[in-house]
Amino acid sequence: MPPGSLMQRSFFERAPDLVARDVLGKLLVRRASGTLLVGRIVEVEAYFGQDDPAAHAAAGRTARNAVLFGPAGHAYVYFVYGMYSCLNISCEPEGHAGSLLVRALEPLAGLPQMAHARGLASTAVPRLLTSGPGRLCQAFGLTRASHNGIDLLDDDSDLQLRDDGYVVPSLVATPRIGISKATERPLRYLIDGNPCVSGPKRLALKSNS
DNA sequence: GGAGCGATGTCCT
DNA sequence: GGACATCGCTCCG
Repeated sequence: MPPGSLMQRSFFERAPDLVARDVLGKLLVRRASGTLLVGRIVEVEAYFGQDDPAAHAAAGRTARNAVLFGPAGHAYVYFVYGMYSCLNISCEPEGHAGSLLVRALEPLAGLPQMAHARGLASTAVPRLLTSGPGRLCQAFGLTRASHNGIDLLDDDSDLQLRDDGYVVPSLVATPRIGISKATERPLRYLIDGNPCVSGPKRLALKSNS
């Protein structure tokens, strides 16, 4: 049985920076071939639509980014740098293109399977499994072909967002990572002090939860 | 522990 | 043809 309860669509039908703050601490759950993979979201970035030059939706709707313009709570998985997948969660009502890039998870269940998927020994430290957008997709076996466009808020889905009631003690906001445009706004959110976040953990504007 | 860099596919101009 | 929401390896201090 997957932990917690399935999240509500209305939670994601809001501005991405607001959803990003609130989605920290929630669970990403994958049920595949008898195994259960669970990770807690510890780091996300918010992306807007046309007014955000760094967003995939900045230039309008294309075949690639169509999911971003669809209903909230769906997975936008894309392939980048010829090697890695990245997972986004669509936000805002249908027709509006906000999203969250899931940058890091704290692995909670299925660690041996994640290690295997990452090509690591089953004794590898948990932080190496899912700390980074490419890493977590590899650990969970997510690709554009298999998961782009699926509903993360459906009981029958292979991949789901769930809430187990965990309360985030303290969160931090920093500039977004790995982009060259619109780098000034603090739209990267992370759980303060969590060892599984990727990249810099400080340099922060502290925020209250 | 930090900077530099190569690998590699897909999309859009 | 160039850019790209990355990662892991090298080299240097």
